[in-house]
Amino acid sequence: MQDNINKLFKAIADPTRRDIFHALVLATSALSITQISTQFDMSRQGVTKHIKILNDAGLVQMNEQGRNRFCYADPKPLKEVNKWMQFYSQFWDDSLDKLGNYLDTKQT
Amino acid sequence: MQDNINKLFKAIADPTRRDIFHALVLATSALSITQISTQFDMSRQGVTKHIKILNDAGLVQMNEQGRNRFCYADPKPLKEVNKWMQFYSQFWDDSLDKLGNYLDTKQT
DNA sequence: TTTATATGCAACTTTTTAGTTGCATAATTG
DNA sequence: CAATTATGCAACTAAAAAGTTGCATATAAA
Repeated sequence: MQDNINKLFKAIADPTRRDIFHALVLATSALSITQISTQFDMSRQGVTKHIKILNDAGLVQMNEQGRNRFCYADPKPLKEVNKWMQFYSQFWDDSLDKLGNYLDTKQT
Repeated sequence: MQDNINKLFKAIADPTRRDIFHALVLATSALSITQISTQFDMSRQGVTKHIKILNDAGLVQMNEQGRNRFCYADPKPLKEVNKWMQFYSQFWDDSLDKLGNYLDTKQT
């Protein structure tokens, strides 16, 4: 689905989710939901919801072991965001002067 | 403010706003709000609200001329998003095997 | 000057999002 | 087995977001 890119953008739009994702990227081992929760000033269920959204976007993967669900980050989907940005990067690479000229041509 | 990055992520989280931004990047001249509105199946005020959010994020700039407000895209703030992603790119560059090994070390 | 156009502002509705609490259940540990 | 732990599910609240309509106003065109 082309809807995936939407889930991805939504997932990283929230600062708490970016923090959770970052914590998982930095973690030296996969972390259970409870372990993650202790790092955030929020209820476990609140964290669980964020993780579900990250998981739906493909940014967090799970590994069920008994009563634990170990989570780890998977940054690969971010490639899509990167791809989206690449088109626009040609414009921010312009010098300010060049951008100025470009805009001058736009204003009638 | 470090809050700017938040506005930026929020701004690009909405598909309509990404469309508006894209249309402005592609436009050969700055476009008035009414001109932009005609391209979207939405009221002018709806579009205005999106443009305000894009403007707050720095992605759209204005140029008032009489009763018109000509809008044009400014992709430069996206550099910040790019910077945010750069850290994670080291992981998606890993081959699947390498990622696999990395994850193995994570799982008890 | 009259009319038409481009816009802003305010109030409102609907939907989504972020977060909570409470309870049930399955897996572990003592 | 009894107690503890990790979790999911459901219901709920509060706030933010997306979008609407109506009206006022300033500019431009006839």
